[in-house]
Amino acid sequence: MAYWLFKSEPETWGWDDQVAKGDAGEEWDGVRNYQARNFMREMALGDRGFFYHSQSDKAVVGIVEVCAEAHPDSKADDPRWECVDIKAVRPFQQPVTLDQIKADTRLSEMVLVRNSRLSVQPVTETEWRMICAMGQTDPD
DNA sequence: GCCAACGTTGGC
DNA sequence: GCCAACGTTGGC
Repeated sequence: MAYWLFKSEPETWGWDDQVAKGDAGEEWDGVRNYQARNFMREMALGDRGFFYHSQSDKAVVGIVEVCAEAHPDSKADDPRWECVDIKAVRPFQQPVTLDQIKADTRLSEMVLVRNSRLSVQPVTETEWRMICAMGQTDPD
């Protein structure tokens, strides 16, 4: 199983919106960046991801699961844009902020730190476990 | 609100 | 195919 990170502005689409969709999940639509799209193409059913709030929050706030593999983005007028569906699994007991992540040198290689603008990114298993621990949240 | 980083577009 | 111009994102 692979691990990922999904970034969203909470004012546009936040964790609460994601939770409201329940197990049916929701398309992770709106990605118009090839790198991010390509990562979504690599995702498999059951892969896990962090749900990250950018801008005002700048924190990992929950865990999501891929519940549909890449398919055309229903909101795009161009079929080259694809996306997966994700559903909320559980919230973080304690959100893990970008400051905390940056403060830990073991996480300095994270894409979140190195390329802050990429909205969909891979996370290593080590990073996954470390951040779950920081958030006092079950990683599985 | 500013600006750095980055991606995309379009003229040549 | 290069590169300048421009737009967007997101941290500060």
